[in-house]
Amino acid sequence: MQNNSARGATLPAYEQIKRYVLEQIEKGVLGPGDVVPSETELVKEFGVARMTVSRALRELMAEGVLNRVRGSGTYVAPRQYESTVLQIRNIADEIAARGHRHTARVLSLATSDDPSAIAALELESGPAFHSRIVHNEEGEPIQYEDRYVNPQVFPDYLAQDFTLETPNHYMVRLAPVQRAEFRIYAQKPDAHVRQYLKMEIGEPCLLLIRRTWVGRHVATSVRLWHPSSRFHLAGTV
Amino acid sequence: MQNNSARGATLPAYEQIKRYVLEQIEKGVLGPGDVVPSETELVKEFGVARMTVSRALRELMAEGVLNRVRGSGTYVAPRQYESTVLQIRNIADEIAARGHRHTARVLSLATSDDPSAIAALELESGPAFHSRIVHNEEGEPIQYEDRYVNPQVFPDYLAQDFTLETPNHYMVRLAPVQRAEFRIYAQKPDAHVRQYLKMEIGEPCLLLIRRTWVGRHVATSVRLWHPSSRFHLAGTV
DNA sequence: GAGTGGTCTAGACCACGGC
DNA sequence: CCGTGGTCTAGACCACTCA
Repeated sequence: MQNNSARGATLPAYEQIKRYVLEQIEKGVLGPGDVVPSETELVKEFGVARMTVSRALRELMAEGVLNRVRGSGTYVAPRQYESTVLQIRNIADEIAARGHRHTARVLSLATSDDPSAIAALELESGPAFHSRIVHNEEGEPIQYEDRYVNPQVFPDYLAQDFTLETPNHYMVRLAPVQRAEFRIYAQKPDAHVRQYLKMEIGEPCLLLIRRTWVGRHVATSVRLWHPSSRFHLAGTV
Repeated sequence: MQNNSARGATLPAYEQIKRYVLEQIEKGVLGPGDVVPSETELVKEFGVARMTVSRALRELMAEGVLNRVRGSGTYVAPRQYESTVLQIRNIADEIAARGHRHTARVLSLATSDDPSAIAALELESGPAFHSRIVHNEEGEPIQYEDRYVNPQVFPDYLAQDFTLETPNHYMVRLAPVQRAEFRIYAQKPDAHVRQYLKMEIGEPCLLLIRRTWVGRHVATSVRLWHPSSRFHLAGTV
């Protein structure tokens, strides 16, 4: 294993091994059910003690990324689609945490004079910024994001490339979210959303509506539609 | 540390140390913010290697039970207050908070040998207790509660009258919930649930699945079905 | 500077799976 | 039987906190 260099903190060896395995999964070198190199093999490959490899793989199992069977081997866990409600969430990070690839398709990015949106943002006058983005996990759509943004809080919103960074990540990076309000519904999607999410007719959506505050201003108001067959919310308290 | 005895599997040392610390918290010997004995002290007390103690405490930190600060010490994490999503736990209180009248109809209250329920409760053998209750707000059904209960934790569960007190209220009254895990789905109800909730065909349900822990035991595992037209989850963060 | 946690090593014994 | 993961030891060096 590489030693720590002069300056610039190096990650712990077990963390590097975790990332290595996650990378293999992200790249598609390892898929669900595939055998992950054994502890002995990783010990040789990384030149570390077995305890170190063991910790890396054990933590990945605790995170649901791997399954380990004594006497048999270590395997990539089947895909699980789930998400936590309580955190202010970034869908891209969640997908990455599962070792999957996130892609986004920007349907629109423009100003909007929708009065209900301007009211939701508690603006005195319009326009508001508006974006519609479909987020994919491994190419499969799992979120339709319909977002209104307060121009006073994020004046450069329209100039961003949201295929590279999610709106959520962009906003959290610029301004700390102080408060959020959410509602969760089970709802049938309209034809527009249903098509973009590639859903069967009759399949319900899990709809998460959220407003977040930065200081005294409503920073953003968003409707997140998720196909029920491929997505659920989860968490612990 | 005790060695493994002749027969009857003994828990790993790190697991015993975890349980020891959890017991101290359950008994109230250790409260939020209190200093947990240092690794060195636990090494002496249990007669194990420091790595073993380290693993026990690290895992408890990952589970949110402890906070560890390098150079300072290990502390009991502050009490995690029930989130909005968990707060629905008592449907009767929610209804009362809206100034409405709550009524309940007990469909069944009995033992059950359902293997998946026994597994969800992490019981070694059955039976489990099982109840099915419909909750009404102003006479309209808004929740179908399908609940399995651990008899070891609530031995008198079957003797209760759940038209007077909700199962949740009963259980919280007897034992403090320490941890909960939940999942939220949008799902089409089966015919049985749909009829009891008086729903239109095609209308989706908001389904909340939750397991709660009392001490080390899974106390209850519940599926809560809500008609999307009359119910949603909400909260602030 | 003493004490804390974070990481790591190079061994070890064991239980289990599959051949 | 061999290879797998699960656990454990008895050291070690380090970064950090706090008095």
